[in-house]
Amino acid sequence: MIETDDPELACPIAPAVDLVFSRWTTPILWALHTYGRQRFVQLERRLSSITPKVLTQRLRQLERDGLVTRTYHPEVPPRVEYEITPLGQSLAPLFAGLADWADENLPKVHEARAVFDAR
Amino acid sequence: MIETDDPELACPIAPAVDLVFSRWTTPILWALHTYGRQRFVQLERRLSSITPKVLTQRLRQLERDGLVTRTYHPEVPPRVEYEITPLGQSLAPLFAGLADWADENLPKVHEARAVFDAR
DNA sequence: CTGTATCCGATACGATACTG
DNA sequence: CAGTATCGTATCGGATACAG
Repeated sequence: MIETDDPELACPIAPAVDLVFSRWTTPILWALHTYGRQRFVQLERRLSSITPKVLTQRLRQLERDGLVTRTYHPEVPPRVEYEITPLGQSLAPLFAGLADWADENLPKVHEARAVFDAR
Repeated sequence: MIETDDPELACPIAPAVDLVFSRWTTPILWALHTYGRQRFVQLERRLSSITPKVLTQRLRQLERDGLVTRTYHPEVPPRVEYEITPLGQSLAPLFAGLADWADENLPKVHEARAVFDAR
């Protein structure tokens, strides 16, 4: 039995989880991965329930983390395009694996909930 | 180009993300997966920064979702043991994949942050 | 169009104390 | 030991309005 004094960080995937699965990041990355390079307003419409403030916050974070690039075109009106990076693309197999897991196991989760709630 | 009116849910992994990567779930599942069946107080000590209230909340949620079982032994003092279910175990390959991704790519993320912050 | 600024409410978390 | 109850707080996200 391994013992540790820093148990929370003893979960080796915690940093990656914080990075990849913080709120709005998967829908944004999914949109960029699926529909390709697109403008701010396109993302805003696709993620219909997001506000511009939050979308900006998340895009900045993703840009800082190297998962997304931001390209500014100094025109009138201004045009900004966001695109997923190779580093962001490298998450695709993970997302696919998660989608497969969900296809196979989400029904079991709902079944478990029904059983649990029936008490 | 596919178009949809429900863009947030157009991210097919969103439900699974909510289920698996909500706060504290990965450290708890990791502890149960790594160290096996254990008591409430053992989990509490391993996740040193968690409070009993939150630990209870998360364990109930995991139990309801079928990822964890709770076994109550009516003794004095009472003894309760938690164990990961086969459904919970089915997440192991996903977690391993995430760990591999982190090993290879977290350094790149930190590098990207350093570059970004240097402006 | 692409954001920023402000305010606000909900939620979630932690601290603490207490019970069976 | 295994929780529950209560309280205070902090953070985050949404709504709205506005600017370059």
